[in-house]
Amino acid sequence: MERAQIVEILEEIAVLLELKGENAFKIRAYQSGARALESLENDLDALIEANELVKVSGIGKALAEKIATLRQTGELEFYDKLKESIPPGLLDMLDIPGFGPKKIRKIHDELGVETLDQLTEACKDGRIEALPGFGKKSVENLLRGIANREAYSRRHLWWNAAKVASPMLEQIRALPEVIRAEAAGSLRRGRETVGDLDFIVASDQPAPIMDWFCSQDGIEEVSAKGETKSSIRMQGGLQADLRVVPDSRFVFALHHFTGSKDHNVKMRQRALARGYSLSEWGLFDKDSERDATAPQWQRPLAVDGVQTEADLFNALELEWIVPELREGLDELELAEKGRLPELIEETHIRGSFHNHTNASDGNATLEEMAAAADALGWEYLGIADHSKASFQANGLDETRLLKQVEQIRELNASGKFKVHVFAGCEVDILKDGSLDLDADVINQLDYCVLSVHSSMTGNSEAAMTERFLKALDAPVTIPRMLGHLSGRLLLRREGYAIDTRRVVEEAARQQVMIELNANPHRLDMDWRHWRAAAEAGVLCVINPDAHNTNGFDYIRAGILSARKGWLTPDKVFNTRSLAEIKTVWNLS
DNA sequence: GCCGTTTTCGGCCCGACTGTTTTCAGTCG
Repeated sequence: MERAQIVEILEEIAVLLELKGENAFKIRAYQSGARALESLENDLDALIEANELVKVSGIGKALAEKIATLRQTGELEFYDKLKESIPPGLLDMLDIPGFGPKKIRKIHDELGVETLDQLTEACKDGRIEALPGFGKKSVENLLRGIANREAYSRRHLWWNAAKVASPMLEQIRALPEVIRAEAAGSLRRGRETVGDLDFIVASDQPAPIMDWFCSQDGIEEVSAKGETKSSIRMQGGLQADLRVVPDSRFVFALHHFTGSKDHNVKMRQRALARGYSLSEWGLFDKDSERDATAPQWQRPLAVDGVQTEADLFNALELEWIVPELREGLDELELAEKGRLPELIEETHIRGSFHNHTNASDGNATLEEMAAAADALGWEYLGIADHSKASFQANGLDETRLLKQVEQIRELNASGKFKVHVFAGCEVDILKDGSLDLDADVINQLDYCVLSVHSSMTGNSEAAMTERFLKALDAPVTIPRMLGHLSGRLLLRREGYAIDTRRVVEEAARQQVMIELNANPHRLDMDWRHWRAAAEAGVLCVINPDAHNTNGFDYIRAGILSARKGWLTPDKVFNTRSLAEIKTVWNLS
């Protein structure tokens, strides 16, 4: 069984155990075990073989056995039995905000409610309201939650969430009572999808800020409004949380709500080991008495002068860890040694290689794309329109492609634009692993991007992997890049099953670059694979896959993913100057 | 179920807000 599937099963076990009312720490163990497996950088089969899975932090004897069984047999009796014991409708109920495992169990045990329909029924006929611990409000919230369950539980592309968050943050900062404000959460960490928005604000006058926040245009519902925290639900289902704290506590709150959960747990453990206790309200002496009647922000801090997150990390003898790296991997260990990488930044990018024109399915001309690249100050622009097999995308056959190459050469010679245009093509990898253009045609280009656009479903992992390996065996002599390796479309379509490790190894061996497709729907190859890939010697190329001149903006999303993948500028090809590239590509 | 510079048991990060209570459980992050 695929590793990603095993991760899903472990996560599902955690949910099922919750519904069973199991020990909360046992549930957490399954959740953190799932994350440990997900971010594992070694070869899973080798670890199982050597009995070394238990050495992975977060995976103990019981989980190691279950993971090995799933990997080798694809089945797990423990999981099957657990699943059988819980009506599937109860899992759906977890998507209802404010309705958790304990309440679900209660209505199940007391009323025999097993499905969302039965739950609606029980709300309407008064049986829920009659239960102890439930009331009128509960029923209202339940009915609204059921009606909007899908929209409320949906995650959102980072790109779309950022588009909502940026103007909101600007408006918050413009409020007179606000000293400073930041967006936190998975948005700040640059995750590919975002569950909700988190804003952290420093101010001594929270009330007017809360009032403004909860009365903005486009709000569907105010789900919480308190002294330090408010939550709103916006049209479309996106939730936004606002937290207002005194300026002296701002960085603690910002750090805490930036997360991730795993990173925070490690930070707190580190604090405890140094005699401190860390929370969103500050860094305190572990043994200091907490006056339960006084607000948290009045509790004296253990360390003075913590004004920035860097100060907070320093107080725990760590160098500053950028938000993108706070995923609870080994960032603390490296920060302790001062060995965190200098990550790539947007300003390092000098061009890109996977872009379309209206010759295939783009909607800007070659010249319009070149002009837009010029305006960005890029030194080079690679055009890689679709090849003929991508019929639906008006892919180019040999004749049209070679004509486009000529056009590009002429454009460069004309000196009309400052940007140098490289002639490429996004060549289809066909079902049998062959390329849909002859190698002697491809070899007339400056470079090519090899991508899968067809027969994506119904193939085994082995077959898909072979398909890529065979494509790499074609007698192509020009520089190559593998395009959007998994074929995933975030929140819409899973990537196909593929042995990424093997493809990465082969790409490294043949010096083939792998693309980080920066389209916010793709962000493919996934950031979780980049650290190992770069260590294996694979060069990354961050490509916007632009289909119009606005598409170049996607680079921003790609940079974030690259940073999450620990990539430094030297590991990313399109940080190089035009002169360097011409040299390594033997172009005059 | 995991983990260990107080190790094989007994901890496990910590606090805000809501709704239904009259002191707190449940949920969420």
